[in-house]
Amino acid sequence: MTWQRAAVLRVLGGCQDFVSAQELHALLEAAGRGVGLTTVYRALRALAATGRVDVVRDDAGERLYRRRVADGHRHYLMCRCCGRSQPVAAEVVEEWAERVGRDAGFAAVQHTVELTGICALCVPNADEGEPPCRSGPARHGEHRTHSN
Amino acid sequence: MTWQRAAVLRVLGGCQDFVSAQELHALLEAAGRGVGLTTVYRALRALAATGRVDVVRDDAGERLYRRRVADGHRHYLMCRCCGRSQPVAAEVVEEWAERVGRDAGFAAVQHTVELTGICALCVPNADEGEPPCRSGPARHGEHRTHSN
DNA sequence: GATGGACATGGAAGTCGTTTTCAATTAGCC
DNA sequence: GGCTAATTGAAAACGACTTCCATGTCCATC
Ligand SMILES: [Mn+2]
Ligand SMILES: [Mn+2]
Ligand SMILES: [Zn+2]
Ligand SMILES: [Zn+2]
Repeated sequence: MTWQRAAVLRVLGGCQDFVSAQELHALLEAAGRGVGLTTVYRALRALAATGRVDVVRDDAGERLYRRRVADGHRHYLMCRCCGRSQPVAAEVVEEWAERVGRDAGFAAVQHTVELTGICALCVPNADEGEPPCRSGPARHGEHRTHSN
Repeated sequence: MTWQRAAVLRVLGGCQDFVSAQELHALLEAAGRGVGLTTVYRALRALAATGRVDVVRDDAGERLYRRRVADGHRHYLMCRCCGRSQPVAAEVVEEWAERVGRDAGFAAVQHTVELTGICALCVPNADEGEPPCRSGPARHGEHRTHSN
């Protein structure tokens, strides 16, 4: 465990919502702790492999990461407008996935379940024209530039 | 509707499983009907927008397309080894998604649900080491090169 | 049959998240 | 301190996908 990986995990813990690798890299730069982008990707991949972070893909296919609060597998409901996210109870889906896979004679069944919508705070703004997930007004006003 | 789009739709109908845009392009070339890769992408996007094809993303983020047999929204169970896919009943998940979104005060809730596993025909081969979805032995033996 | 405009095509070039490369640095151990 | 294996990170490569734009095709109108 190097100081770079520790920094990645700490900054990730400071975000309560999903962030991209590049956003995380920018946050680390802003915090003074410059960490190479390559290292950020490597750290995130390792953290995802060990289950310490959850990963989703936005509409553009970009991977977004969020620190897993408690142990165990979770699914989330995320606002397409501001990025706010919250874990949801998904036992129903877990059982459904297992049953469907077993009935079809499949082994090692895996599932991907992602919920998105427009949160109560974003509905009035009604900016939901196109924003392919988080490219629109982000964090309730602060447009996330996402330059490169 | 041009002959290019018709060809895309027809070849897509000949595949009973999910195929990528590039695979479809190669199939069209092999069938003598050369269609530009750009046109294939455009046709698939249009077909997806009008609901005539379903779209999933594999582990690598690549989009895979499959002609929708009947009207209405569907979810699929796909073999990570050979690509074989079959629609599954998902009313349970539809209701769950709607309820969870409503309870959280979200509007315009959308969901992504994808099931993958190793099908009965692929289990003996047990080639499930790493193949990040269809990059391994595909179509039961015929390695899909997927060169570029 | 000619004409013009709206739309589709497709090769080439660009975009962009992510991975690979590889020389330099660092962590951990004797 | 010295040694070795792992980690770092800037630069380059990768690859799916999109955008550009010159050319082609359809079709209503004259
Ligand atoms: Mn689950
Ligand atoms: Mn559904
Ligand atoms: Zn919101
Ligand atoms: Zn199979």
